[in-house]
Amino acid sequence: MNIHSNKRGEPVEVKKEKISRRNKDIRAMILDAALDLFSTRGYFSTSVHHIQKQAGVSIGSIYHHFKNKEAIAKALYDDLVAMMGQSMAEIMASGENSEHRLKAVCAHLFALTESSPKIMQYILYARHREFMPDELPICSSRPFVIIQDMVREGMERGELRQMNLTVASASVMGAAIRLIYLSLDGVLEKPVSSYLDEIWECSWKSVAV
Amino acid sequence: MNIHSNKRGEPVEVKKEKISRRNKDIRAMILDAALDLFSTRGYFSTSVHHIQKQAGVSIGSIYHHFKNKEAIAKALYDDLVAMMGQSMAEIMASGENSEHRLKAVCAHLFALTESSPKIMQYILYARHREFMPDELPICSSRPFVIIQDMVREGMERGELRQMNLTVASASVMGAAIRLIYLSLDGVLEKPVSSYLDEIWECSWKSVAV
DNA sequence: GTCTATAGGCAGATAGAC
DNA sequence: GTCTATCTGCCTATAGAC
Repeated sequence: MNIHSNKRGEPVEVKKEKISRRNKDIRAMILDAALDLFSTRGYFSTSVHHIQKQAGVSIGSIYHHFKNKEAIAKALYDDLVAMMGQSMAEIMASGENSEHRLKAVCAHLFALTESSPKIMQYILYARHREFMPDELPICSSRPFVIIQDMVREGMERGELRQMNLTVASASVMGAAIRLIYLSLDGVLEKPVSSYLDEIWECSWKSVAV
Repeated sequence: MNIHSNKRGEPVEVKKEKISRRNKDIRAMILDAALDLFSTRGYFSTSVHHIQKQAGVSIGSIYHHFKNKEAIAKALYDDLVAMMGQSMAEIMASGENSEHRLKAVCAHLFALTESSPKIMQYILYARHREFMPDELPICSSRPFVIIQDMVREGMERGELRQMNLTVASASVMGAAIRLIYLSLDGVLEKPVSSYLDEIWECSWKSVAV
């Protein structure tokens, strides 16, 4: 799976296209290596030389595509949050009732935890604010805002109890997020998805009318 | 508040006592400075020189009391986890019913978040595994194990529904922990304690019989 | 035990050839 | 656009005076 894309998506002439493809490849290779290293070793224990070596490109190339090390982390973060926001938006648009959509969110997050633990690790665990000081907290990012919208709509429709919106969101998602952390820490006996029905029964009881 | 103590607590003769007190002071001053800097700037953005300057001691003194920078972080972590374990043990020993004790745990964590956000920040957010590679995940530490014991006991007594122990623990604590993260991220309108009753109502519904 | 001064190493970033 | 070689600075840790 390659989640990274070039900034420019418009069609280009043949000669340029080859260059553009090469750009795209290199950018993606750098970001793939960065994701792997940042999520396993951590941002600060990963040097640009490590990324260079694992991606199979030169230092010069890296600094041609990214202003500095921090910009690599930021681009990676933006890509992953955008991807997650896209998934949330699709679930939001499905038109199902609140319980169905919110459970689908949990199911999606669990599936992502299993298929791409490094992505989950990076988004949840990387302490972005330590090396991306200007970044808003993750809870202000698009995917989390969409989840809150689902909760709000559910309350308006009378599917969730009337209560503080933040409390309701924390309550309906907190347990699932906690299980994801436990899964990433390697302390769950079984794959996290196998707990979906049981944890969702609890989560839904906590906010249902 | 001074949470740090010397390794040796036994009585000593007068001359040695003065030296020991001095030791204790310096060790505590180093750890206090480290907590402040690690939780605000982060471990990797904090140099030993920063700690030295803020603690008002010399580099030599720091390396006399601690083997290296990592050992400072480890000592700090151990102190804080031990303190938290002590609080949990006291709640566990109170002899109240499960709901009362588990709510007391949430109340205590909320209060600590408000009175000492840096402690909470450090324990929850510091990505210990990036700079303390041999450390067990936080969920295997004493305070979390005690919480799980409360949940287990509650199930045995029939106060909680029968279910997987990990799921129940995640469910009963997940929402509160989520709120603590939100509070530390500065996105809550009011102090986190003010949400205690509302969030606990949700959490308890999620696991109660 | 505490201090200052400094060694030694490595990381981030740049210069400039091709 | 990509590469190699290198610079510069900071950081951890130590040496050695007092």
